[in-house]
Amino acid sequence: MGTTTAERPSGFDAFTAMCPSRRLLDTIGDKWVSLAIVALGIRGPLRYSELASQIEGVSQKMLTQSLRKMERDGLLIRTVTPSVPVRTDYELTPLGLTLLPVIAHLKEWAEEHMADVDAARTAYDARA
Amino acid sequence: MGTTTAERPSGFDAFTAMCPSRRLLDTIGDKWVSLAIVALGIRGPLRYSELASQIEGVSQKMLTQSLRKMERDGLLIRTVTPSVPVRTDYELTPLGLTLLPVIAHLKEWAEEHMADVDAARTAYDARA
DNA sequence: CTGAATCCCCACGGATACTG
DNA sequence: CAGTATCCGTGGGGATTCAG
Repeated sequence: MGTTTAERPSGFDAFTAMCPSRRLLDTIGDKWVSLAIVALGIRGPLRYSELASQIEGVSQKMLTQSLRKMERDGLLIRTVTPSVPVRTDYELTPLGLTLLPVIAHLKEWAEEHMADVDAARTAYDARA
Repeated sequence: MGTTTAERPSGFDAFTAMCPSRRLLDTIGDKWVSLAIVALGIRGPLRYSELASQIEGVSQKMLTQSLRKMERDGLLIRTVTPSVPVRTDYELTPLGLTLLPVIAHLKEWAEEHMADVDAARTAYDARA
């Protein structure tokens, strides 16, 4: 399928592995990435240690890894101040800022419908 | 619904592990779940084999697993027709349908900004 | 303080074989 | 046709240690 026929009524082409939507989900589907975006979006520029303390439960390894990925994707700017000790600030780029409404939209759906999901789960588990 | 009453200035409380937004991302962050939602949203009810052929690259194990999860979450209805051979149809629930605009919103951002991400990546990798 | 490097576990997910 | 069961490799991700 997919490879030959070009009849996609609604304009969704997400079935091809490398479509943009797929890659976006790969990015914000990352737990720490989305949390970092929200944190930086709310509080503005933050130091590494500030991010670490705000995003509870994140390991140093994963936080650094996520921040590097975001920097590479142009979502944030990393500024190193070569003082002693070193100070590193992270700040969302204009591009990174445009993700806030997207995440807000997700949040909106979640707050509106997640109770239904919970109810469905309870009912489902009760049947089983 | 947040965990407690509003304590986060901008209304984001995603830092608590079990917040609704987090759980939504856990759901649609699943590659096959989102693809199945899109497929069912476009084509309407589909049989198992139809889903399998439309969502290219999915293994039978993962497809079944994802569909079960979605059924449990009340996102789709699974109808088994005990004929020979068996026939199983999957159809989005009204709740599942409400996810389509959300995914569409993701798609919109992706198509609008993913080129910037690619450019940023190229620049970043070139510097390294 | 910020981060790189290492060890290590185990959950995710593919391949295969079997069943109603 | 639509699964379930099993094996198994790979990689995500936590804990720890070292470095600038």
